[in-house]
Amino acid sequence: MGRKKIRKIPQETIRRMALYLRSLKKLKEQKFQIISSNKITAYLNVSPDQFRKDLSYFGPVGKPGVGYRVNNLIHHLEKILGIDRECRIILVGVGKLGSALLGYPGFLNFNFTIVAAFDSDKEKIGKIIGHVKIYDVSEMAKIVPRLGVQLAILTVPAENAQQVAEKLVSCGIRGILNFAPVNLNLSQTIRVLNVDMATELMTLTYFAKKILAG
Amino acid sequence: MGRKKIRKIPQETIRRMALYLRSLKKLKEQKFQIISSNKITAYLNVSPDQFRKDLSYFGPVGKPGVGYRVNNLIHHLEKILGIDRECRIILVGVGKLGSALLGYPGFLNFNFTIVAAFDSDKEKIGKIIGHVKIYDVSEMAKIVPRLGVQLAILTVPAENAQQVAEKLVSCGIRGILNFAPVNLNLSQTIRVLNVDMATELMTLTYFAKKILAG
DNA sequence: ACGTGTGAACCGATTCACAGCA
DNA sequence: TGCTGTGAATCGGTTCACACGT
Repeated sequence: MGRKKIRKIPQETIRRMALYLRSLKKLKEQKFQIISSNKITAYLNVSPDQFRKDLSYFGPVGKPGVGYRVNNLIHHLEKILGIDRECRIILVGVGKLGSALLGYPGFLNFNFTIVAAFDSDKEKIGKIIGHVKIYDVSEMAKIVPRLGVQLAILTVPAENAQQVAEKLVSCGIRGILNFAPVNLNLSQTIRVLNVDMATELMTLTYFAKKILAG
Repeated sequence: MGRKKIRKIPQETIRRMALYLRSLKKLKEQKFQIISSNKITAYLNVSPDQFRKDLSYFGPVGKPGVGYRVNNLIHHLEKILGIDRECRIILVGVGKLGSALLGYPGFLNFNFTIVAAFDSDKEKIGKIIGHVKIYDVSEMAKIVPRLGVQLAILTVPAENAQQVAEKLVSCGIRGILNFAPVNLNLSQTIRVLNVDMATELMTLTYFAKKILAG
């Protein structure tokens, strides 16, 4: 339980941890048992130094002169990230994107389960998409606290996003993966990660041009 | 044309530029004509200083004591980002997520148009989703160069992503928005932005926990 | 000798503070 | 006075270099 040293851990370190975990699971499938920082980062655009530094925030886990036991490291990372047991999430906004995500299989590999979806369209309520039942948004306050869910995926139209997000917070949600193209203004204690396709494309356009220009 | 000073511009600055642009378009709809760095950043989790610093990389554009002309600034940012004229993109992999993106309306606001989609499933080829026609991946080499496209959205299964990405590069694609949960290894001259839902959720889980723990 | 773990040095990004213009 | 633009100072993250365990 005791945190070794009180050091601030960069957000990028956490993001990379998730990346390492993804790679390790693949390496495990390929029957690797022991791996070095060099090997694991070879295809990751991350330096071995960076990898070891990232791990060092949470204390030693490898064997000097040997490397890391793959199973060990997977478990270690899962524990750090908090996904060593089932993580229940909800999704709000069952439009095209929301529906697609309800059927996304990649979540399961990492212990994530979407346990309920919400929408305001009466047509959709009661239906099941990808094993997930759709409820009326107005029932969120009743249902969400019961489910013991901490995270929500937000795929509602931009104009409703702020309002729905506030409602989610009042239901006890602590983290939001926001696909709506607006900046959510919520308490600092709520973590928001934004995924905005248009923004990403603009960034890409800039760099694609720049490389061309030299 | 002449770049004012040769300074390195942080990637985060570019990402924020896209954010500013999104906000400005909303402010324009609300009939704002002049705006200060304070006003525009009020709801963006960005400091006014940061905003002005970001802009400063590309030379003066506001009026001291007054602020920024909204129209002016929009045009300025569009030019910087390279989206002041139509940007044609393609999408590869018309699964659930790919289909959802083909119908995503948010792209048009920023001059992005998906001009073609590709898949290997014979069932899908020839169909039209959201005004976009689906072609056989094997025709990419023929079609893509003709279209004059620089960017691609990659929504194929993880196991095909690397191979398809390489093909895209050989067709002249310079930037890839990658939704497949793998790290693509391509020439350094190709820009890749990864969007991995599972990774994002893991990061969220960590921080949601951490806040709780204090 | 090999590979991890980590303090120290370095580098880049953010924040500060203020000069200058409307 | 109000607000921009920007060099200077600060802060934080990455890289380096090496001590230590195997």
